[in-house]
Amino acid sequence: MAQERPLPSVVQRMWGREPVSRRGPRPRLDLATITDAAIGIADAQGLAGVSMAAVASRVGVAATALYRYVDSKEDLLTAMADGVVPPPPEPDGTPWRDYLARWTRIQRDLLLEHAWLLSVARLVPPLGPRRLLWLDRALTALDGTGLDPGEKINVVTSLTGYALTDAALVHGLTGGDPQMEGAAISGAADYGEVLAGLVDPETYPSLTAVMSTGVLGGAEGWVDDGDFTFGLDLLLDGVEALIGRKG
Amino acid sequence: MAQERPLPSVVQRMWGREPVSRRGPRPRLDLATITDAAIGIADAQGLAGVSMAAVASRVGVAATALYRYVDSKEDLLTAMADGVVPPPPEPDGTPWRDYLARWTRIQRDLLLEHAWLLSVARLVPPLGPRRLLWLDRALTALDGTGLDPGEKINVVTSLTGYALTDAALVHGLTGGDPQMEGAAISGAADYGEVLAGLVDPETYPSLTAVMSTGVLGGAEGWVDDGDFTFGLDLLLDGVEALIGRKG
DNA sequence: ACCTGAACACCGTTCAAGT
DNA sequence: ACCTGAACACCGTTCAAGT
Repeated sequence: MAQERPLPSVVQRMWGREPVSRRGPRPRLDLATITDAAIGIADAQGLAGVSMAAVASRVGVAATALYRYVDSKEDLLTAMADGVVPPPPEPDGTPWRDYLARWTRIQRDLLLEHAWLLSVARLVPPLGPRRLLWLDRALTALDGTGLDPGEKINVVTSLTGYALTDAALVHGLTGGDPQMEGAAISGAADYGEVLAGLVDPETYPSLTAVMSTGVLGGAEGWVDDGDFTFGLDLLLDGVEALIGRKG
Repeated sequence: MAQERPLPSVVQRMWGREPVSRRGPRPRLDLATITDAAIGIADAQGLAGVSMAAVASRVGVAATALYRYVDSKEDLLTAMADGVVPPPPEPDGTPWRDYLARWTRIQRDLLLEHAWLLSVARLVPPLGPRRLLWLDRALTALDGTGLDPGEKINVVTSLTGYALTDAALVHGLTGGDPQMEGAAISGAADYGEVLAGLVDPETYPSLTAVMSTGVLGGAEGWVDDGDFTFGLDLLLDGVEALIGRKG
């Protein structure tokens, strides 16, 4: 029924299971070295700078040598997406709401710091050791809430998604320039002004009404930190209501 | 202060503002024709099949002729992301919660039908006529709830994000095979089994506990429709609580 | 003004050959 | 077993030349 597409071998290597080689010369590289080099390039020049040749030259081998460690460039991107992730904060008995708010915010900030992540398709489901550690700690924070396992998973998934969407939105509005966060859309005009030049009031009545209030404008608009907190609280209120129903 | 990066000219064209040309031969194409051809290829072969040459050959011109209509391939992707979107359902006085639930579900289904959308970076903020129509109707549905404009925008943003995350997750778990939705992860083993082979219980205690309940398994797991509804209700409960506080 | 065709500077990936 | 170097089949984009 299910087609036989085995897990990419890069996943095994992400878990430190490099194959034991008895014959031949010792490997000069490992996956982590390659991944770190690729991440460095992506941080500096974006995903467009990450060619197999560029990564290879950074670690001092020929481009084709990388294929001893990853089956394809897509696998390299998968490994990068796990490799950028730092260890999660430890719950240590923090109230679930405080912990998950912090957990979500750090994830969003990470996405903005490494905006190329927003263009990596295979972020979900998590398969690498670092992303799964984040999942584990979020589940830990929900211990004692009375939620069943399926509910916990759904809560965590929703929060991950919120971090991702918010980061994508902020990135889109600021043009990816970190200096501009909280300011205007890239270019001379801000988002509200741009829309005003495009939208006609009869076809887009509600949007026109909202635009006229200025909330889509620059610094006071969609992008600032208050909006992140607002949407996050919306979600956490939903979770709290669910927990209340259980108790 | 803000760098002068004007709106891409493709945005103007997405709004039907093709330049009026007085001299020279009449254009043989327009942006919509090109966009539709590109969408057809993406639906059939994925984003990898969408090369400028392939799109051009489908509409019967040389690859380089496309640059009369888009400044770059990235602009073409932007136009595609608006072009696939159908008109939204009309609110027509539907209760806000019913309307937004339907609105979010249709968006998620669209993302799964055209999974290549998940790899198009510039989905947000919406700038095209079709995506902005969806935004407008969601705002309309929230009329009479007492929410202020900023709150409405935040609610709608959160719902868009939820649709996107859920679609990305389902796509990731099913390997993009639409037949497999609700079934197992691509490959022989399902997600739960895969994790069981990777994770050690001491480093990932809560994940191990959740895994042992089987909720991460195939059909009953993360992917089925009940989970989508569950997370959506979580969000809508938060919105309802907010509206209640206002009333 | 629109489109073509040649050309440029790249890509990711394969494969046989060296060690 | 690991790495190299040549080679293959592409890319997106430019630019001068045609109409």
